Amino acid sequence: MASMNEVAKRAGVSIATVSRVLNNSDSVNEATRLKILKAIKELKYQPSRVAKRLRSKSVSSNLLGVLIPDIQNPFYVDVLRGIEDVAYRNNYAIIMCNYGQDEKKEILYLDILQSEAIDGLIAAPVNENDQRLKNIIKGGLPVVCVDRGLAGIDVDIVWVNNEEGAYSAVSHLVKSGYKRIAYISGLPSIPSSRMRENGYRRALENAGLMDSGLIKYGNSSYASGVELCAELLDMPNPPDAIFTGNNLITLGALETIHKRKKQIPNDVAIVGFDDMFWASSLNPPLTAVRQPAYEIGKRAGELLIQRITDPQRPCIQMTLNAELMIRSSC
Amino acid sequence: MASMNEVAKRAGVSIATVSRVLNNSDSVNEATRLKILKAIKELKYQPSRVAKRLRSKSVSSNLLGVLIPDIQNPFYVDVLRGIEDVAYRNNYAIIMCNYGQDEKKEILYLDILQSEAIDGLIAAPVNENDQRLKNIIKGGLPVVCVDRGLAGIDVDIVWVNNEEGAYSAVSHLVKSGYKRIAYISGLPSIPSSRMRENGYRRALENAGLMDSGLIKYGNSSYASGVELCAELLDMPNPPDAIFTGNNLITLGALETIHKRKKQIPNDVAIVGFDDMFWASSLNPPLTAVRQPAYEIGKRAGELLIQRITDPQRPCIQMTLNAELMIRSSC
DNA sequence: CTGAAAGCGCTAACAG
DNA sequence: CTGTTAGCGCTTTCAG
Repeated sequence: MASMNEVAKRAGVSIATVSRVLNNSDSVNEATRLKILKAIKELKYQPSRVAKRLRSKSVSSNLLGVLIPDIQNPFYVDVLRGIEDVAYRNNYAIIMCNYGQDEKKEILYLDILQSEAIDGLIAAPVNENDQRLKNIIKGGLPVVCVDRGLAGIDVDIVWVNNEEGAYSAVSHLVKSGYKRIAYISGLPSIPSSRMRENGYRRALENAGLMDSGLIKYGNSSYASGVELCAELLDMPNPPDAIFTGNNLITLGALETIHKRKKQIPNDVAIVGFDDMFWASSLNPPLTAVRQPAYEIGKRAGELLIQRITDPQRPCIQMTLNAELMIRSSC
Repeated sequence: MASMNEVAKRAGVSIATVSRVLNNSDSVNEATRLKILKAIKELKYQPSRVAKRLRSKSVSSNLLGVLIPDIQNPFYVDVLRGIEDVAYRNNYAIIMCNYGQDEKKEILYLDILQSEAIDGLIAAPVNENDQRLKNIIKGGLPVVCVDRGLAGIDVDIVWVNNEEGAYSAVSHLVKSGYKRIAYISGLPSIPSSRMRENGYRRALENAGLMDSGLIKYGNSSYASGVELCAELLDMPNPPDAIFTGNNLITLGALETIHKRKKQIPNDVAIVGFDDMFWASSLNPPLTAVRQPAYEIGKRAGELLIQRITDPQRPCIQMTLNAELMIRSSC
């Protein structure tokens, strides 16, 4: 890998001039410019992003960090795609950190990310009190949160209206005549789990159908969906419908329901939070609350790049709408 | 962010000594060691991975590149999880590049990755003649390929026996009595697409059932699954079974079949390459060839770290077994 | 318009 | 056992 020095030598100029044409910062004599360009081509010179990053925190080093809880969740995959598209268009690379809901891992990754001198970070923190992340924000790193906010600190956020989404889903269940509607929650420490529970409660209270015994708390995973759905079906007086708190829980619950040969929606109806692009190929086609995941990622990416450019811009919280996709599981 | 200099100053030693305790390279007097450790703690010092990387290509900078064609494909997500687990355990961070089957994007990402001075790369190249990647390997960067190999160059590879996997799937179809078995292929430029086609052909030729008119070539995407399946069903003499070339194609084909209210497997049977953890919740539960994707990623990660440690180690090609998961779609 | 030189944070000889 | 010093490849004053 040729360095700037070699280019300079070959072109018979100083490295400063090479740097200038590379960043077309100052004006350079056209003839020398051409000479340099020629040398660059001949040497197949590629600038080192590392040296650039080390040299100047002031200039953009073109590296973004993404910190997400669960890469296996299709929702985050779509968010990631959105971020990645924006990053690519702006010549940013992405360091992707998947902490698997594990706080220790999150901390390590946050350290690494800082240590890599990233320009900005898009994160879905473990919980809203994430002290590490708050400190990083206070330290001046541009950060935008997705899907999950942070308490007591001003930060850009992109998420959906979780409560409304849940409310519309559960209301749909109520309107369809279901009486014993259960909720399989994700990790209660995640704000969105609680927001969704609020929507669920509001819908049921309005209908006079609320029964706290029908709420199960899990850890947002496929396994917890499998397990908690089984607990629900094992009740002496099982629910006639289930509202599942996320993607993975839905898939897990489906697994259990099918294993027991229960009919959906006749034996038990189901509506899930989070749509999947193949939801209409599930058995039966799944009614679900669709979060515009790709859009969330895209917006977050745009906000982050804006903030990198202009750190003074006031924080904004962007709430996108979740939409109920009615298919045939309830 | 405190630097080594500040730590040295605070501890009243030289930066060299700080570096020594940090890397416990040379022996350091216990008392000074403690002083330094104290200073590090007080200053919340974090070493800069960037400076380290710039300084010495000889020492590990703890950054791995991952270059994959399609993050939306659950197969690659699982591969990524496997890589990530190994990386995490070895204190490596990952730069994730998703080129979306777009060769231009792949080239840009390859440039960026080199420019970031990564220690090693795990890649699933666009095609087996990927010149850019070959040059990088020749340049001495440790690389291991997953899922797709590279022609005419010695490189570590981890993949499955695609031909055998396809053969077993199609043979199962034959044994079940299907006569007109179609294949929706992914991008023919991808070696695995062709290997799978070979398995398909071999199974059908053995049974005297081969009909080239029943092969459709697409681009490995969900959309191509939707579209090519429709073409197949629109034929005057449509197939009674379909073998789909990957995950996304399967999901797309399912979409089309359901939209047309065809019954699976009565109207048309389907068996897919690539299993998904929720495959038993599909309508109907999908029979599929399961690639051990997580395992592939894990092995690739291990091989890469080995190679970084010992660049002289002879290349190895690791072929894992694909397994037919029989459920009820055929 | 161009070059010299300082320095980003760190490692690795080389002396002492 | 510890300090000095020379860079890694680049940007950025400051002079010419």
